[in-house]
Amino acid sequence: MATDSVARLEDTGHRLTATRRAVLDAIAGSPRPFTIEELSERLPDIGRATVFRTVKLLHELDIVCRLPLEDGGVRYQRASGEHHHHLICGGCGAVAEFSDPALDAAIERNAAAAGFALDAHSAELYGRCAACRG
Amino acid sequence: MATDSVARLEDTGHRLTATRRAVLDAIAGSPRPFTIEELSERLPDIGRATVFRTVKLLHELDIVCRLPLEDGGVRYQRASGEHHHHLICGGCGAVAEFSDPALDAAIERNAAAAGFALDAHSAELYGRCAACRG
DNA sequence: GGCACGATGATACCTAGTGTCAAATTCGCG
DNA sequence: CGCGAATTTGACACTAGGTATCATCGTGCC
Repeated sequence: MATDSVARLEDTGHRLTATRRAVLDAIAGSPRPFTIEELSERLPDIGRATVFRTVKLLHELDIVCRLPLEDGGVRYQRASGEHHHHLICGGCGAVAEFSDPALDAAIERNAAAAGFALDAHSAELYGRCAACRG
Repeated sequence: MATDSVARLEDTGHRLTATRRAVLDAIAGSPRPFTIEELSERLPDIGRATVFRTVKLLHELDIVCRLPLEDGGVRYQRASGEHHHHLICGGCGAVAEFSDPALDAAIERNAAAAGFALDAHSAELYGRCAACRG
């Protein structure tokens, strides 16, 4: 599990410690997007600060992605690796990913029109998934 | 200044207090997006909790809008009222607004394709404004 | 195996924001 | 105008989420 994550850690000059392995396993075993607090509870032998540091590192390496929620909170999820956007269900918390060249093109176009050199963008959609619409 | 904001406050059953007027004036006098902390410093006679409460209220009334920054921080800005998205300059902090039916259409289309009923969405673009690209 | 350096845990701290509650203000009404 | 109910305020304590410090520990390399 997560052999590519392990490789990415090593390739970027980071050490593969038992702690990081445990965090990766816990993330791999997360069926739903998780908060740091939840992850930390599942890893009682690992310090809270380390869990924060590790997830931050994994985020920098694109191994996890950050989900900004509608209420200002944040959850994390294993990253698929590809550039994508999120559809977040306010009912069950499920997250669907999608990518759409037309959407990215619209974003690029608007940045160019305003004279901006684009570094990054985020687009999050909030709603109710098919199962949660009664 | 901000007569429409005053009207919106009153129309929604909120009281127009000296404190709220002072906060509105401080916001109107902000040339750049501001943090609550900055606003609070400019209003030393107003309690910090009140500044938070007031900005939250103004946000609910669409008098100010929230700018999620790339680093996770948040700033606020007078709202233009229209639905729009933001271009945020990482150099000088300037914010440009734009709206684009094509972008919104792409968002709707993707939500529909995934079976989501859309409640809200956010799209923030991060980059460098024309002046900051040297 | 031994060493240098990165990683860890404990802890203290920080920033952004909220809950509480008594005191002060506003606004509608007479 | 003046009064009273209801809203708002400020001070304060507190929370959640996250970071800095630093001595100790574990990895990876030779």
